[in-house]
Amino acid sequence: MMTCRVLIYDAEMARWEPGARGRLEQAALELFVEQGFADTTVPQITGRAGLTTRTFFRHFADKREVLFGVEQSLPALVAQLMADAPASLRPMTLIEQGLAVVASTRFEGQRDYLMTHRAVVAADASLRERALQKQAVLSAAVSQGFQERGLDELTSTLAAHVAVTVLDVAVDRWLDGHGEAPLTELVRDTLHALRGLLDEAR
Amino acid sequence: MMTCRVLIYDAEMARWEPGARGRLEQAALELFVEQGFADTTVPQITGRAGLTTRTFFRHFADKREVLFGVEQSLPALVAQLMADAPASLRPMTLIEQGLAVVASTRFEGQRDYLMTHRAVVAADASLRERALQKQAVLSAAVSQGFQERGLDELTSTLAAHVAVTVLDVAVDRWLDGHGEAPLTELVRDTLHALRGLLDEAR
DNA sequence: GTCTATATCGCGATAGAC
DNA sequence: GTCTATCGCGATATAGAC
Repeated sequence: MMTCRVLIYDAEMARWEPGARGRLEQAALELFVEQGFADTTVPQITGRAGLTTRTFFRHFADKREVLFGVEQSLPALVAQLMADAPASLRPMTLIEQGLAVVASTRFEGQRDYLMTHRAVVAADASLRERALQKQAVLSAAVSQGFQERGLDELTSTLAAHVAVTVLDVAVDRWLDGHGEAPLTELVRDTLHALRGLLDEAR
Repeated sequence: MMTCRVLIYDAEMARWEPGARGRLEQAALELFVEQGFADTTVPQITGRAGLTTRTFFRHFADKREVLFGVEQSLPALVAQLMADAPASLRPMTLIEQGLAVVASTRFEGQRDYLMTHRAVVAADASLRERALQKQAVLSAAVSQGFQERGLDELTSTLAAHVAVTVLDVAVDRWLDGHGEAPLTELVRDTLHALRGLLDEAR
């Protein structure tokens, strides 16, 4: 197996050069694209980032986590959004408005990165699993947000699933498309389709 | 770390006494309950089942899979159910009837086993992840089933998510309860709650 | 930062079913 | 004989302990 070792930073650099985490994330993503996730070892990643294996595992709990830094911050943002929203908003209205905010602040403008990310994740079963876990964490945050707004547990759980599913499906369609339709529009469409399905009238 | 090595089968037995897979599953579940998933090694499992480590990995792709034999067969059952159902059934009607069949044939009567299983899975992050993956596989099977019935991809995906989510939430409530309400009733309730949520009328 | 456990898997040999 | 399940050995990388 040939190893293409391109140091992002010079080996001479001070060990505590800032941005270790970012350098690891960048090196990892590059290597995963070049060789696939399974065929990339942590020493390869740290080699390219000019760090040690030990440092990698101090920043990330396991090899997969290096790909999910962004998803990590979503639950907190969502909790904030939900706590700040007027108490009078009905659940589905909150979901619609919340998804619009999340779509425009965290997704729009990131389409290229997200497509690369999605391709890498889709190519490896263990990464697909981790992505599902991130969704579940997000869903739990949304559910808790609803419960703190006074909703019962069952409705909160279901509303959270709806919100996360709609976002996920819409993002997928957004990345599949050619960039004509903005994500916020696809979110609205997806939510509308879900309502149509549940309405049973068809 | 003390090792309690209780052979289910005698070491003298012929090497391929039938039921190797089942013995591994049983030994693993027991050990996971006794010591937790992370603190149980594959050699401990195979020791108790009277087999070798290498054999374990020929039956199961990884240590987690030993817990998900049942979930494995659900997608095929669901695909069969969906293919056999009258073409005239509308999606939500099919979901309602399909969930009733699945609930009564694959869940009712298994409450004790499922509670043990759920406790073991809930106690370990990597097992929770794997459980989510099994849900995703089931969801994909449902989605494909709908597409083969002529539904468009978006609606199929959403319908599949609805079906799997409702089943999952209902099973969870069923296991949380004290066994008074049958699962099929909880499935109906959960579906009703989801409709109510989406209806927005509240 | 070093050391180590153990999950995972490739390979070749073998034992019994058919 | 072929086929498949098992065994035994060995190698590597992740991940946690010290």
